[in-house]
Amino acid sequence: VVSWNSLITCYEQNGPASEALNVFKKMMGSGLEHDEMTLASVVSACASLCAISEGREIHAQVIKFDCYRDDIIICNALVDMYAKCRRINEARWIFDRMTVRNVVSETSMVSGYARVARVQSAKQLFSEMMDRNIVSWNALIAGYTQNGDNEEALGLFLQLKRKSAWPTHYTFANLLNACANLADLKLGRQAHTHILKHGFRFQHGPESDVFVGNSLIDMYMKCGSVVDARQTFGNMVQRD
RNA sequence: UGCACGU
Repeated sequence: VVSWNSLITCYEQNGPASEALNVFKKMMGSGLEHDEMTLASVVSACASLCAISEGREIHAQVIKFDCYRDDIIICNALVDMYAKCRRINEARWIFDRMTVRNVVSETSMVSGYARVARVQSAKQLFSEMMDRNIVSWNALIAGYTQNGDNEEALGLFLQLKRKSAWPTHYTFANLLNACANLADLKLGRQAHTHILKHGFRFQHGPESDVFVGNSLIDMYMKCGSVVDARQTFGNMVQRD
């Protein structure tokens, strides 16, 4: 079971996620029992594929084996799946009925609300959260930029800094995205300087620099500065 | 061996 689970998780995280579902079907065909780790990964695969009907089948299994009903990770995965498939009301239904919730459940709901343009609901949920980590902040900031509230997104970033939550490359990509949408070159340059000051704090491997670099290029292009974009491109250690 | 955020 551990080998199957590892394989499913690997496909779910590195793609193609559809292969995670295929492996799961094979696993079931081989007469093995799934455990809570299998289901959490498979539900997460359904979420990235928006495979709502497959997801519902797994949901039915979870209800059938009711030992999984109180597994917070499985419930979180289900909430996230419905939220990603824009079934925010179904996500909320599970969320409301969970015996224990944590920052992951709440963050899934925040980004789910943002996805269907219910920014107010996202904001309210965020403000009621018991604890917020950097991922929750990132989710709400992304929600604002996705819905065109770029000033709000920038404001949140400033708040985040005051709260001394440490930004990640997701945070910076969102920040640059807001600058790009505003097409404000001066602001974008400020953001760039700010990011360079934090540069040495990246702890997520060399990958993160590619993400931030791409966002910088995108931002400069949208702000109309090909020169800055080219220079950033030239300075990047890695490109994709 | 399992869940949440950006281009």
